[in-house]
Amino acid sequence: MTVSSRREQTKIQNRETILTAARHVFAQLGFATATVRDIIRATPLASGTFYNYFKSKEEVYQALRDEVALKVRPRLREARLKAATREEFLGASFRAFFQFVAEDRGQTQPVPERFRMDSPEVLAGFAELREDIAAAMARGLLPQTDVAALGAALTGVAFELAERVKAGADVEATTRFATALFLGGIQALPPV
Amino acid sequence: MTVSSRREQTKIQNRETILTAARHVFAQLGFATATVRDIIRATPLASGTFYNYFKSKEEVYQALRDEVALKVRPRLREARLKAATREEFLGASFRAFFQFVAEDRGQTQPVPERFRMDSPEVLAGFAELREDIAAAMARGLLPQTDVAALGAALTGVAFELAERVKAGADVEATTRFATALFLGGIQALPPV
Amino acid sequence: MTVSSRREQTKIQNRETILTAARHVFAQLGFATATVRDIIRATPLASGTFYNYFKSKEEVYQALRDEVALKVRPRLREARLKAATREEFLGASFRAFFQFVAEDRGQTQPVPERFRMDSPEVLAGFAELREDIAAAMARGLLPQTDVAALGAALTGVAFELAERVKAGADVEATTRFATALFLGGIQALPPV
Amino acid sequence: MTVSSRREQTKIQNRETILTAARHVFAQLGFATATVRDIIRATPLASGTFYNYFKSKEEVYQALRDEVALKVRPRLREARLKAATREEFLGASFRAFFQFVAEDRGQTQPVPERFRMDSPEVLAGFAELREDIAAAMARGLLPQTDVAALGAALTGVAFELAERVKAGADVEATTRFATALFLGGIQALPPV
DNA sequence: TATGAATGAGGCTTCATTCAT
DNA sequence: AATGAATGAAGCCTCATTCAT
Repeated sequence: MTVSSRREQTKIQNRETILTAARHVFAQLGFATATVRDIIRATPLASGTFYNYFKSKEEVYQALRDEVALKVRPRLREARLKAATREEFLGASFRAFFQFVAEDRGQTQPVPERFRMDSPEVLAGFAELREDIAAAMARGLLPQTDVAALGAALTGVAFELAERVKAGADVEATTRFATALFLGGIQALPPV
Repeated sequence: MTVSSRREQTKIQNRETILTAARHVFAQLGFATATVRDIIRATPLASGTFYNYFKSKEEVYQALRDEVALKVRPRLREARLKAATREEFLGASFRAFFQFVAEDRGQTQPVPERFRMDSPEVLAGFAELREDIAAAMARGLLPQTDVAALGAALTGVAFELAERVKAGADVEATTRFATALFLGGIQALPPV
Repeated sequence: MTVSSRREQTKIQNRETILTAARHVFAQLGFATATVRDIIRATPLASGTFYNYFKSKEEVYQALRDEVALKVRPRLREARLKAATREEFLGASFRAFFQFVAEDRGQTQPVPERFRMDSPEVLAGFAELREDIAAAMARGLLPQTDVAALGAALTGVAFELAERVKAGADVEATTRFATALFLGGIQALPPV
Repeated sequence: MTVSSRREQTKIQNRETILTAARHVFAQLGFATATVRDIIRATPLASGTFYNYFKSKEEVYQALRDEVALKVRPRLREARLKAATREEFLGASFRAFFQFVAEDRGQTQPVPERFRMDSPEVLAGFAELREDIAAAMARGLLPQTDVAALGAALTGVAFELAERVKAGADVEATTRFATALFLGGIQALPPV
């Protein structure tokens, strides 16, 4: 192992240390309230070191969002591409998303404020969704309609129900609910 | 006009001055970034005066949300109560909401960050929605299903499509889209 | 009763209201921490009204000290003037002082900080003590010694033992202790 | 001199700079009136730097008191422990105290307000006095009497006469005066 | 590269005081 | 004379960031 590769190791480790600390700090204080100092304090590193890795807390936040997006996006994409039926397209997508949220559950404990900052990586995820919708329409899996509006509707339902999943709702039941809604409207929703 | 009413006038005016300034500041900087000082600076008033009216920027924000909620809630409630059919229940609600958003359009210009702080007034609005859904189920207007989940789905779609309305989307088309989705699912969505 | 005398009444009452409030506030917060606002808040009066009576919290404090000094000084003076023996001179003085402190006990609850601001009235009290000491020396009641130093010693012992009286020590025992000390030194102090 | 010691130097120096500035500020304005800003302004340092060393003006004050107490306490203790006679016990103690005050003279110029904040270090000094008194009683050096009361009396006389020393009174004369008082009461006081 | 003390801008808030009513 | 909202100076303190070591 060369000297430089050891340095590389430390660098990667420090970066990870900061990100992990930030995850906890954001979870506890919320993004708005958290400060760079809070993150540094949650770290064994010196304040100056932080700035070798990130320029601001926004940058850290983006890195975290990107990390998340990079984890979910492939899952979602895969679910959507493999789908042979409309039900699969929707069901697998919702399931993948809610499952991810459930795994994360507890880590990011809910803060009174709901906040969403759309980093490029996240926006790319939304774009990807629209692409896949368009592709599915082309394949005849979805009816021809306003792609962006449909994307927005899916996103809205997904995020809002995700809050319920975070609060403990069952992944499968929530998936069934969302899928049924998009397949057949209110009428098709599972009776209580 | 009595002597005392002159003073009262000023007080009401100052409060309004602060709220208006805050509306602009929040719109431009986002809630997280904005500071009490920013609000004060956007005002001809002295710094101390701010604190005669509000204890913090959170309190101003709540006042703004409440103002909004107080304006929309009656409209939504009326729309839902007057509804004789399922289509009316959904359509009138969405229309009322999107119309309100369209009116507000330009005032609260969109910020990269999406932020939601749930003041009591706002939470009451959501509770009201769930009540009305339950009532509509009892009347047979809506099928028996998970009230909270349905409420969340409606809310999610409404807020997400509202972003599109803010960005210029047509109120009627958006209303038709959302209504069709809830009435018959994807299948029923209007073709492009 | 004429209109003007009614006004006079109110004025005296308001002044008293402020002084009483100040007494409580100083007792609870200590002089340094207390603010004019605190005093006003402890009053049914408006902030502007305060300034019709006092220019600052210092002025209120002085008024209180003076009130106190005006109550104790005559007692002390009388005790000292009536004294026929050295023992009486000392004993009656200490007793008068400790009794006064004991009466006040509980009202002015102790604050961590010990603070003494010498208003003219208080300083006059000290001067009076020195005068009386000089007179007593002339009368042969006290031996010829440094008047100011003796005054200081008496004052020091009186104030320091007063703290103990405030904390619950017995007035008579404390009086005996102080008197014995000045009459015969350590040797004469009461055995435990 | 190592690299790290240079930094250490600066830190010690800065701390001292702040303490010195505080000493002057407290002397000029009194503790109650002085503000953290006043102290900072009396310093070439930045405002934030102050807070790297002390959390509040109270903390600075304690540090000053402690510095003083740490300087006087050993002197006083030694004087009391070495005492072979009652006269030595008293005389040496008073002398040590008044000498210290005289050395300090001019630095801490007297303020109208007399203020005492009892830090742990100072309280420990008083406790030490009581211990030594008790020990001296055991040794037969002092008569058996109320230890705390005697301690208070000594303290009272010492502090009150110290004011006179600060104002220029002679250390030896003041020591003789105080010692004589405690040895034999008023009667034993030196004639003028 | 890592460190961590120094910096000073700038946030928050309270306060004493004024003054129109 | 009483009121109480408005004022803005000034206190407090934290923060992001720099930079010498």
